Amino acid sequence: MDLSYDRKQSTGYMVNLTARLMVRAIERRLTGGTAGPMPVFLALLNGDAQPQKELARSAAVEQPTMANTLNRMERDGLIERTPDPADGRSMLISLTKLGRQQAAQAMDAATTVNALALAALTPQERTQLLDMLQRLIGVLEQDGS
Amino acid sequence: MDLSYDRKQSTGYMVNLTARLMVRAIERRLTGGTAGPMPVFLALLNGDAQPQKELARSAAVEQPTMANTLNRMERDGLIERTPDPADGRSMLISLTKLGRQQAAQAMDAATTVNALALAALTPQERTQLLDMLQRLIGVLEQDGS
DNA sequence: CGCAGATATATAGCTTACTATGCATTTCAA
DNA sequence: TTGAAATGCATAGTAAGCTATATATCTGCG
Repeated sequence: MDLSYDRKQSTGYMVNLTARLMVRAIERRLTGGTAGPMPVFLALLNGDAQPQKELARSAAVEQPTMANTLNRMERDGLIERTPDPADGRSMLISLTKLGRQQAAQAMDAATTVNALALAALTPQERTQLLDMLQRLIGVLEQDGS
Repeated sequence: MDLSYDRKQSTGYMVNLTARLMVRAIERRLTGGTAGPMPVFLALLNGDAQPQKELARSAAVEQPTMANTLNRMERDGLIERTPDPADGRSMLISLTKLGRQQAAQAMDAATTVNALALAALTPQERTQLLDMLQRLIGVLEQDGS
């Protein structure tokens, strides 16, 4: 009896493997960077400085996860933290010049990999896939709250 | 301009978020365990002892990742490592009694969460989703090799 | 005004993933 | 048969996710 059949029938296993492979495919296309900062890049590229809390919310990660990601990005010269004049508890995050350069490269890599992966699907299927994932996320978020 | 639209259109982001939510949903249903050992449970539940290499292959993780997972499982009394009589480099991995108990619980949790998530889809869509993920995995693995 | 509770961030500690590398054993070719 | 290459596992170090908890500031009520 071949158990590989069972794994391929498990949504959890398949979604997890797809996610890891996409991250690795993106990171292969980055020169020295990782995929972790990508949600931060996306949030800050077309706008003003944002507080950490908002970055965590838009990336859908917990606050300490975002704090650590921002620590690494600050260490690598990709972001700056400046105190929020309106709230002494809060720091406003903005991209440095180097950060904007890396962000552009990361967005290119993500676009390439998304296109690569989606080449395996018909245009109709691409829409369906996103729609189905949206619904899965909905019930899973409901379950968690 | 609302950037949340962009995130929801990104296959990478959506697949990644779905994967994290499924892991968390499973772990909420485990009493004191995590989801990391699940591929090992699946591989060892219905069969004989297997070498580490085979476990890494079936879980689709790198060898050091599996070695670390097995270290934690051994520490927690879930598996035993015995030398392979046929190959002095290799260790054969088998579940302990406690391991089989935890494996049963983990399989239950995974079944529950898979069913919960898939309740958001029609039966036809469930098949389509797995089929599409299979194809994404195919092109991504091709890209990586 | 002042204190209690809420809120924003930081830190500690764990898991699970990765790459790079080292060590021991096995295999194969000369 | 023996030495080089391949193979199986372990270890080191980093990233990115999580929970729990600490600290500092803000808000609002009495």
